[in-house]
Amino acid sequence: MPQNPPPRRRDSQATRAALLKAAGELFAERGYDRTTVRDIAARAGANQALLFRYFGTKEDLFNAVVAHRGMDLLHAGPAEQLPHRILELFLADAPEGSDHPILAMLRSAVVGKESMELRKEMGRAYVRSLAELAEGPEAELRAELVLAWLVGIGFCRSVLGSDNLRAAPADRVEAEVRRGISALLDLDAPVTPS
Amino acid sequence: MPQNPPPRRRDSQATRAALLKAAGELFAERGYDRTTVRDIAARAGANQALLFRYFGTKEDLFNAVVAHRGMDLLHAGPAEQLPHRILELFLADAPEGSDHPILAMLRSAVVGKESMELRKEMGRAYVRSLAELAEGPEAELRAELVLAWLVGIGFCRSVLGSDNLRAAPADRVEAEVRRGISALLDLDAPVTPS
DNA sequence: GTGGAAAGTAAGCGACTGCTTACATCTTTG
DNA sequence: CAAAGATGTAAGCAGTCGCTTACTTTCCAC
Repeated sequence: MPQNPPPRRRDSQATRAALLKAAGELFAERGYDRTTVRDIAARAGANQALLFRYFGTKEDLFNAVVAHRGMDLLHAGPAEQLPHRILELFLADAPEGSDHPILAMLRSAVVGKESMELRKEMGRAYVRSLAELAEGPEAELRAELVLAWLVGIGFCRSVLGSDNLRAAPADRVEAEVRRGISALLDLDAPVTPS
Repeated sequence: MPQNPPPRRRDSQATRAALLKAAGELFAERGYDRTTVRDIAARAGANQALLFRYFGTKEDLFNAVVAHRGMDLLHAGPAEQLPHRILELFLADAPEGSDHPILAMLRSAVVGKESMELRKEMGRAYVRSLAELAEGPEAELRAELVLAWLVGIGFCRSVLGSDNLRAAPADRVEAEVRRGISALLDLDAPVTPS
């Protein structure tokens, strides 16, 4: 079996990863505009110039962050649990997953053409997955409304700091949301709580 | 009847209003961080320094914009039509109302303590109004979920640029949303479309 | 008219931004 | 070992930002 090479003192892959991680955290905490390349490099323990050598541009780095982990949640389980996974991310008290690119996107209105396309692509992927749960000719529209709801919950809680959403237990919120989603997706299913 | 005073050449009130209007438009279009005090002054046809003389700080100006017109929608009609009014604002194709501070807030994650408090205050007012439509002990939580939904729709459509939400006719979207809201608010009312 | 406050202006300060350059140091390979 | 590429670093450039200052112009009460 191929022996692992001795640990490199200089490890471009490791610094690349560190930059990617630091960028993900900071973008999610502060949004794109309020995050500085100097901050990212400092948190990653790397030199500023390397950020540009490896990623080209601040916006390219943002796109790399989004592309790298943006589809995590989508493919982390079956489609019917996707709303649950999204809510779990948004309603978590602990900072686990607080660096998720979805949160970064909620806080960042990046304007570049490429970022815009990447963002729309991600949205389409999520909608396509959610649409599997819906029936009828307007399945995609309904799926998009579900996604909008989840996004709105994340935005109100994380960015606006809504009190009720922070105080209520996560499963209580989820039960309510499930009622609404059922009413939206299953056209004639009975609306039963929990 | 009191004759209007002859049009003043130098009108501090008028320039104040012009600055407020230009700021509202630009904040709503680009968000807080991507809006420059130079841009605001230019669009208002006023000098930069006046902005600081009249409003003190860029963030103070933002707060003034929000406080000035933030409660418009809330008090523009009865509470039971509030969801309709919000959706009307978010789903409008024309740029009418595109300078509304609600849109500005969706695009701006202003960090200052005062802005945060103002934003939360507005959120509470809207939730209080929506909670009148709900029943049961969890009325406020449900109201907040309704608000989150509307906010999410505005965010996905205006900031993320979701395709389905842009393509679908406004009344179609509204009918779907009304179904979900009914399921959320009226605990045992039958779920009837439109 | 005239003095003085109000309204408007031009210029620039200092700090910060994204990004580049020129250079030092390590690691691998022939 | 030596050349060469990969990796890391320090310094700074050019532009922009929010905000201030020193000044001129207009307006109104007397």
